[in-house]
Amino acid sequence: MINEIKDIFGNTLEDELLFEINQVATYKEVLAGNKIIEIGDYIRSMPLLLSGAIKVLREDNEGDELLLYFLERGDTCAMTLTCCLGQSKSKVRAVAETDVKLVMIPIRKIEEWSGKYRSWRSFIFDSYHNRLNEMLYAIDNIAFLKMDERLLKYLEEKARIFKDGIIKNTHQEIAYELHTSRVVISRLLKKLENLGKLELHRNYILMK
DNA sequence: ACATTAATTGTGT
DNA sequence: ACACAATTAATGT
Repeated sequence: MINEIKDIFGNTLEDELLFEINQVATYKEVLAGNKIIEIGDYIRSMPLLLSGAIKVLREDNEGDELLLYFLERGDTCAMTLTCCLGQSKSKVRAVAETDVKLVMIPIRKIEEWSGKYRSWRSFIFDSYHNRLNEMLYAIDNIAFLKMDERLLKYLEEKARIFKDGIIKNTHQEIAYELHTSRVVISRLLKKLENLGKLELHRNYILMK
């Protein structure tokens, strides 16, 4: 495990800290589609993402979902960080988008290492910074972009995550994540296909 | 191989 | 948004 951690965090975190991570962290694999954190869960440990992608969703009071952002290799969940300060329940849901490998770090270590390692402090700080920016980006998308632009961005992001450019979702699933109806997605996808940006198939979309 | 059924996608109002 | 048509995949015989 230490090698995998080193590959990803070796540049940012010092060896001594990597060693400590290796001591206390537990390794975990999650298969695509499985929940990692549910809304209302208490958070006991902080995930570091080694590979794969996690989508982070918000849910409104009627139970409808909205995609906030994706986490990728080297990322951590900012929700956990806020929970570390004033401990509370998670306000988001995290679902494995692809098969995911991660290590879980006990929450109490976050603070301990903050005092001990300069590199850890800046890692936490950067994570916060990045996540806040992602949130603003998500808000901008929702508030200022039309659905067709949101869809295109969503598809581009997914295409990046699945390197082969094949997006294995039904229109209904996409509609859920973008918080709209299936018909709207179908129509917009058709438009994008006519523009030559993608190919539609049953149960998957091929990006070009 | 064919028929039946269910799920997904397309389209008009 | 709704209803329905068309298409495709899955399953059984």
